[in-house]
Amino acid sequence: MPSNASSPLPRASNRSAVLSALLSGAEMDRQQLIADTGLSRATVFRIVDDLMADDLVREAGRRLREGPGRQSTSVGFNGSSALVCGIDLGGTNCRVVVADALGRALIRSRDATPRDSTAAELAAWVVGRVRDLVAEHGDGIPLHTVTIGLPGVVTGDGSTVVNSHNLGQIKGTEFIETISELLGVPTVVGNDSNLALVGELRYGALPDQQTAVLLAMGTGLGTAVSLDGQVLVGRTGLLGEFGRLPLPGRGQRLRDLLSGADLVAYARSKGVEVPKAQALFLDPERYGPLLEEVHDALTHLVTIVALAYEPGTVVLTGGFSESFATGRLSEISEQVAQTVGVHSVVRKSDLGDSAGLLGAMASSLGRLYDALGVSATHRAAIEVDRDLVIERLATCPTTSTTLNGQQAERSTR
Amino acid sequence: MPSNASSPLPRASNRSAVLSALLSGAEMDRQQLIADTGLSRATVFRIVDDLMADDLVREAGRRLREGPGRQSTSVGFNGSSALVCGIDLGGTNCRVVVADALGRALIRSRDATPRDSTAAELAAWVVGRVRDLVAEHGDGIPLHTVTIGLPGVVTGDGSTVVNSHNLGQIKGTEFIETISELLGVPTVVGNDSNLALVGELRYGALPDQQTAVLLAMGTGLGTAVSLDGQVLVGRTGLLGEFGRLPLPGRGQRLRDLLSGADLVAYARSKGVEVPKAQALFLDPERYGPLLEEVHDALTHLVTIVALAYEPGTVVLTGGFSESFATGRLSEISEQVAQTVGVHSVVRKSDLGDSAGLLGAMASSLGRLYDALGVSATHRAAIEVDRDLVIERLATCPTTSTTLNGQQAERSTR
DNA sequence: ACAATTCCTCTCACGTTGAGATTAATTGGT
DNA sequence: ACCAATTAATCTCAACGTGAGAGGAATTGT
Repeated sequence: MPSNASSPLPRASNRSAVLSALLSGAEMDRQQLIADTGLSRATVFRIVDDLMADDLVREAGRRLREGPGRQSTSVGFNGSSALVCGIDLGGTNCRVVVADALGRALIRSRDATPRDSTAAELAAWVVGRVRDLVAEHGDGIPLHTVTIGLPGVVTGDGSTVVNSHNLGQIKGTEFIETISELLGVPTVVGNDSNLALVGELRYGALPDQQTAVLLAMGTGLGTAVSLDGQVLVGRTGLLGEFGRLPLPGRGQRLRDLLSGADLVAYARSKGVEVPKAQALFLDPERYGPLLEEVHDALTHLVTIVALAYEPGTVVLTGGFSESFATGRLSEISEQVAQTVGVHSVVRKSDLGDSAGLLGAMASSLGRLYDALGVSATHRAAIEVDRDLVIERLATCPTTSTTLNGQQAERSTR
Repeated sequence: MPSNASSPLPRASNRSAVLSALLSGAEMDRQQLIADTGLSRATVFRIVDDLMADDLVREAGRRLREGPGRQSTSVGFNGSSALVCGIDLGGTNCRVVVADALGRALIRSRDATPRDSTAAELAAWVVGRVRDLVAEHGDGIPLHTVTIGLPGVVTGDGSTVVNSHNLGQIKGTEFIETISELLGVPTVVGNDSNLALVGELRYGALPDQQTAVLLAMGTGLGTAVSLDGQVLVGRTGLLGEFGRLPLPGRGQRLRDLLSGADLVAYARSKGVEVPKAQALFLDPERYGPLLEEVHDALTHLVTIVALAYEPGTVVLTGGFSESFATGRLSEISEQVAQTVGVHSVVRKSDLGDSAGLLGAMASSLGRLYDALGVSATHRAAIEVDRDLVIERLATCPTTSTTLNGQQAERSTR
């Protein structure tokens, strides 16, 4: 069944190896490349020449070395060869980041999502934001691809929105196709929780901890799973959505106790009136029994995901997650280990609400690298400077538009 | 980081492609191979020559073709180039199958497991059974590898038994290493449920339905999960062991209601005395409430695995599973679809208790093919004749020893 | 200025592949 | 029985990418 000639294959593989070493963003010696890739001198020189001819790699400064002999000239990947865009399209806010080919954020924006617009209007608005950002700081570099994270069920190929609670109008393929056509670049969507997990894996503190579960506890309850670095998507995007799980013998589902909106409703049904779910945590004396129910529900959820995936870490994100005491999370972890024998660390996210945006960007980068011919194996081996990426995102210029269309620009910090 | 030269690589890849086509067991034209692999004539002829020099491929009869011109000679993979062995070591019975390199069973055995033996004694006994079978029908063909499926928690690399309820003496690595050394061939162990799922995937009726969950409901409750054809193992082998999951608000775990041994105990705690779990199903009038609890527990379990993995099919195996009415299983499937939106077919196994044995054999075959240099991609593309494999297993000579060492041979059917 | 050292470029042999030419085998017609 | 036609198998050769080594270029220390 597989039908491919194989003579040009090795070349591609070696090129992929060299790119993989350079895409970390570090400038390095050709000698270093020879050592890293295990290829022969001639091959490395030839491939670097090819890459320079394509303007994907540029010579950098001389490498200072003590002792006699000719100095080597470093080469580095040309970050300005392409742009990628990541978008976190939430129910209330929409964040956009445009980064160079090395994942260094150039500019970002944060606006209120015009959630009452039609699909076409929303698409046009998103396109406008992306165009503005690219025009301002793009320096004429071509935009390569866009990834949009949004709350809702998304098919595995990222082409269709099956369902979205907060943004019902984008259901189907119209929204995505419109954006893709207007911008003229491939555009894919992804579930926001899944992309947040991608962000945590790539740029968060999950060091070589490639099997992890993310629980996004905000207005709703989102989940994402990664096994050996691969984020699972399932056929219809429902994989891991344990919020829908009914608690046996009761009328509730898991999310009724673990998402902001549903918990308020549940409290009311118990005769307890609170404006926000977080308020429950501020007065533990008064809401003790209810809080115990919430903790039990979280324990049960962690037990299930621990058995389902054996994750090294369970990461909590979302506004609702911040209410949990760190000590209580350790207790949950301990209890799960005792009950079912799986040891998973339960802790809060360290990327916070940037995880989704970074994940969308990382997803776009992945497709860019794929287009450059970097093999999946080599792509996984790219070591990024996490701190640098986060720092760049925090300090890059930020724009935002008010709802009546006026634009304000400010520089963060 | 990856350091490999790449000049001999394409050759290996092309060889892998040719092998992949031939390992289906079908004899075919070289012309057919050229069409299937997309390689050039010269390459295919050269590779087939190499394989014939290694005696991995042999010429078969002429290919009859109408019309003028020279007739082509078919070639076929030489099944007699190596033997593989699969073992299903259960708490009560031990089944062994020895098959040729094409997965065609040559001989098998079924004996009572000497479960009171020490690890060393049990290892020696297993070695004896394998040696007997190989000596009887092996024709001097070298045995390549052995896979042992057993009830218990096994590490992902198949080298260590972490825990085994029925066969506590084989904990650790001693049992496996002893067998490996005595036989002189690599030996790995696997969880019996996981291997049963491998069997169902490879030889059962899961047509291109590569995402599936297997629930082994016998004395205990075992589970196995495959995502896109890959059976998940997790770090410690606990992945998917939902039998350990406590039912919230109750004292039971899931397996207390879904495994034979535990259900009898649970019934007793409710004041109901039954000798076997199956007895409950024979008198639905009398045990109605208890049966409803069992069905609810199964529904809950299916709901969890549906959300956890989005399987196309949930396969039930084990003696306990046979008690469920097919109609009731459809209801469960329907109910899960309505509750959480995931459509998974729930049905009983069609391989029955042979799934584990076939899975162990398939696992051994996989390692043999790996040793032959077949790439993972090509290995997945091998199309086996499922019916033929099952037929061969059913009709091959079968031996069995009684407990006092006398040997009886009989031919099935 | 010269040697020593290191980086870079150039040349060439090797192995593998695919395309075409050539030979072998088979059929049908005269 | 012989010969064309046709198809399978083999042979020959150029192309390509690679690694190893030779030689040139750049830099430092004496």
